[in-house]
This record gives sequence, structure tokens and C-alpha cells, in this order.
Amino acid sequence: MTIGLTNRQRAVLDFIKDEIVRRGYPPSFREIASNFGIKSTNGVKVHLDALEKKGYINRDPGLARGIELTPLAGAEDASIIRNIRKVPIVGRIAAGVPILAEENLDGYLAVDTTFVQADGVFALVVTGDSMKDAGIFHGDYVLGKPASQYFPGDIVAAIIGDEATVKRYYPEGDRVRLEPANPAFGPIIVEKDLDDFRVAGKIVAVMRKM
Amino acid sequence: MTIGLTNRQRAVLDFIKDEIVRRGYPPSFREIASNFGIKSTNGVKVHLDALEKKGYINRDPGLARGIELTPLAGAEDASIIRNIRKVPIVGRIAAGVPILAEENLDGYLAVDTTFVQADGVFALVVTGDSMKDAGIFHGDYVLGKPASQYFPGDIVAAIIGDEATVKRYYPEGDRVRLEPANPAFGPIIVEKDLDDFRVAGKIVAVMRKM
DNA sequence: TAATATACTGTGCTTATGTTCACTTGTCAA
DNA sequence: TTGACAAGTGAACATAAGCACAGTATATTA
Repeated sequence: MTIGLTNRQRAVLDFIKDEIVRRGYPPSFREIASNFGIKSTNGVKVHLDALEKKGYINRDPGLARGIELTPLAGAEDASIIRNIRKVPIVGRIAAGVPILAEENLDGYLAVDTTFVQADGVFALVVTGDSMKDAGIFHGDYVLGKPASQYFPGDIVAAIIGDEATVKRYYPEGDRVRLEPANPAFGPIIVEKDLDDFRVAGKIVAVMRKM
Repeated sequence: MTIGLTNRQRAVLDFIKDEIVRRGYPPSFREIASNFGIKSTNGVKVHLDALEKKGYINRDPGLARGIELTPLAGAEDASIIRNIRKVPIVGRIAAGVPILAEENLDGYLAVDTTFVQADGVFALVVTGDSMKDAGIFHGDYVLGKPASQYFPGDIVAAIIGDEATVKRYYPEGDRVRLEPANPAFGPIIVEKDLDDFRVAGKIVAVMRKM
């Protein structure tokens, strides 16, 4: 029952989230009121009632600052309120299903928002050293961000069959050349509109555990 | 000035953290009191004053539930958020002070616990490409973990003067050779017990934003 | 065109919450 | 054995904060 919020309600919700991030606890009615230039605490109460009714917050009536964010509000598990995103880790890719399908899921990686801002970002574990010279090693996590367009030279995660591979992307007519960053390996050349082939995202971050 | 806490103070601090996790906002004086069987709010106030004086919390006087946890409180023990650690980012290093001193602090990086388990881990931003062949580039974050002993070949964060540098560690008698991973650079050789020199930690992770 | 929802103002009230002060008790180090 | 510190009790107090109710205005929907 995801009921949409009005602009005003969303602004109030965002303010509450920001305050929780900034100070570690929710704002009071009067703090919300003064932030929005509202002169009556009742004006705020109406908003909070609406947010609660629509499932974005839970309140503990009577309690000072007794506002809890629900997952709907974007508090996946209180993570988002601390500059954190949970990025799905994509494991073995099942044929035909979208990359973020549950079948492919292999847990989550918590990532600081300095590394990811957008939604839809996924993580995968690199196999092989074909991107060694680009500083991407066997066993590294890479974060991939789906894009509407990829440019020559972009490092991308490409799906070929049920395998994900990380390479530099070079479109060549109706083919694509996937170029490794390691002289020991040669390029992979695939038909652009092969059913089996797609580019899942551009690599936006690398994380290595040593 | 990391002053130790008494058992009771630690218990109170833990309770505050638990409540923040559980409900999303800090407890009131009376909630703390009733949890510990304390009958006077003043009993609680003394604890909070002590926690504040010792740097584990910050309070906004007069405000209901105006308790903020400081990094000190979070670093003590499991982070308030599951699976996540907040790692202090070390910037320019002031002479003479410990690496984690406030003067050096440049914010925090949230990191999944798959990358860090221990306390005391710090992050710093790499300058220069001297570790390029080890897959550590200019601008990368590295996570350093202080150790009691370092072994030949370890990649470490070393402090020389007020500069941090990342290199491979090779002890040689009462000198240390800091070896880059880039043929364009030569090694740095320093006296082991120079005042100006110390090894701050072993590099346990690398994170790159592209 | 009546009903409903949003978005408020203004006032008064209740209570949840933090503060202050005086005093007690036990422990531990100088 | 004095003094400092931790850890309280108890009561009075001030105020921060939530709630209720009576209105007003506008827009949208049935």
C-alpha cells in the first residue's frame, strides 16, 4: 500500500531524515515547524499523522521525538540514515533473467554513499587478472552502475551467457570489442545484439580486501 | 584523551546505543533510570555528565533525548549499525599526535564489516602513483590496521614527519626500506627509531571511486 | 455542489523530560 | 583517616514537547 506523498509531506520526511543523520535523533514538532515556517505545532501534527497513516513513519505517541522511520521511508535498516547504501552482490548469473533478479543475488555489501549515489548499482566479484593494469584484481569487488549509454574506453561489467566479465568497452559497428587491461590477455569480440550478451553497467568503484 | 569508562558508565552507554538501534532515537533520563533500576533522574544525569566529559557522547542541554554518540562511542564496540563500521579518515597529520587524534580527522567512511573487523582501523587517501603495480592508485582510499608487528613485504601506511605514505615494508637492521610498487620510483630508507617515523598500520583494504 | 483532503493559524492544556540542590553510602588511594 | 570519586535518593522546579479543539482557505474529486 505505497501511497504517494505530497510534496510537502515528502519535504517534511526528508527534513526528519536529515536531522536524524545530522544530530542522531529526530526533530521535535516545533523544530519541524520552525524549519518550514509553520507557526502552529498542529500544522506539523497533521503532516506526521499523514506520514504515519501512509506508512512512512511510526510514532510513539506522547514521547518527545518519538519518530521512527520505516523501511518505506528509505531506512532499509537504519543504514541509509548514516550515509550508507546496501548494494546487492551479484553471483552466478542465471540465463535470461535481469541481473538484479533474486536468483543472482548473493547477499549485500554496505557501501558509503561517497561511492554510490544512484539506485540500481550492483556489486560483483572479479575473477581473473585480465584487468590488472587498471588496478582491478582477482577477488576484488567492483560496483557497476547501469547506464543508458556506454562510451568507448569505459570499464564495464558485461554479461556473456551466464558469466559476468569486466573489460574496457569499445563499440565497433555492430560488434563490441571487450578489451582487457593486461597484455597477457586478448580482446573478446561479440555481436552487439546477441541475445546472450549485454552490458550490465559501468564500473564506478573497486573495493579490495587484502 | 581517551579516558576509560566504569562498568556502570559502559552499561549506560551500551543501553543508549541499543535503544538508538532499536527505536531510532535516544532514551530519556527516566527510561535509562527505569532500565537500570535507578530511582532518581539525577542518578542518570551524573552518568551522562561523565560520558560527556569523557567524550563518548555530546548533549544538547535542555533538549529531550538530545544525546549524540561520538565516534569514540561507536568505535568502542560494534557499530550502531549492523555490518557497518565507521572508519575515521585521516587527513594531514599533525606532528607528535597519535594518528587518530582529532586534529588529523577528516570525516568518516562507512565500510562493510567484510573489509574491517577490528577496531582502530583508519582510512587515508593515497597521493601519487608509487604503488600502481600493487593496484593502489592516486586518489584511492586505503584502510590501515595498526599491528604490533609488521612483516617484510607488508604494504603499510607509514608516517614520515607530517606525511603519510603507502609502501611495502622491509626491515633492514635498524633501518627500514619502504619500497614502492612502480619502477619509476625508488625506495625510501629511514632510521627505524627516528622520532619522525612510524608505521601506522598495515593496509587491509583498498577502495577506489572511478 | 457537496464532500474530502491538504495545509495551515491560534489558544490552552497536559505531561514528558531535563535541571538543580541537599544529602547518603561505599570504595579506593594518599 | 581524610579526601576524592562513583553511584546513588528525593523533592521541587522549569520548560520542552505533544495533544486537542475550533477555525480558515484552497484544491480536487464524486
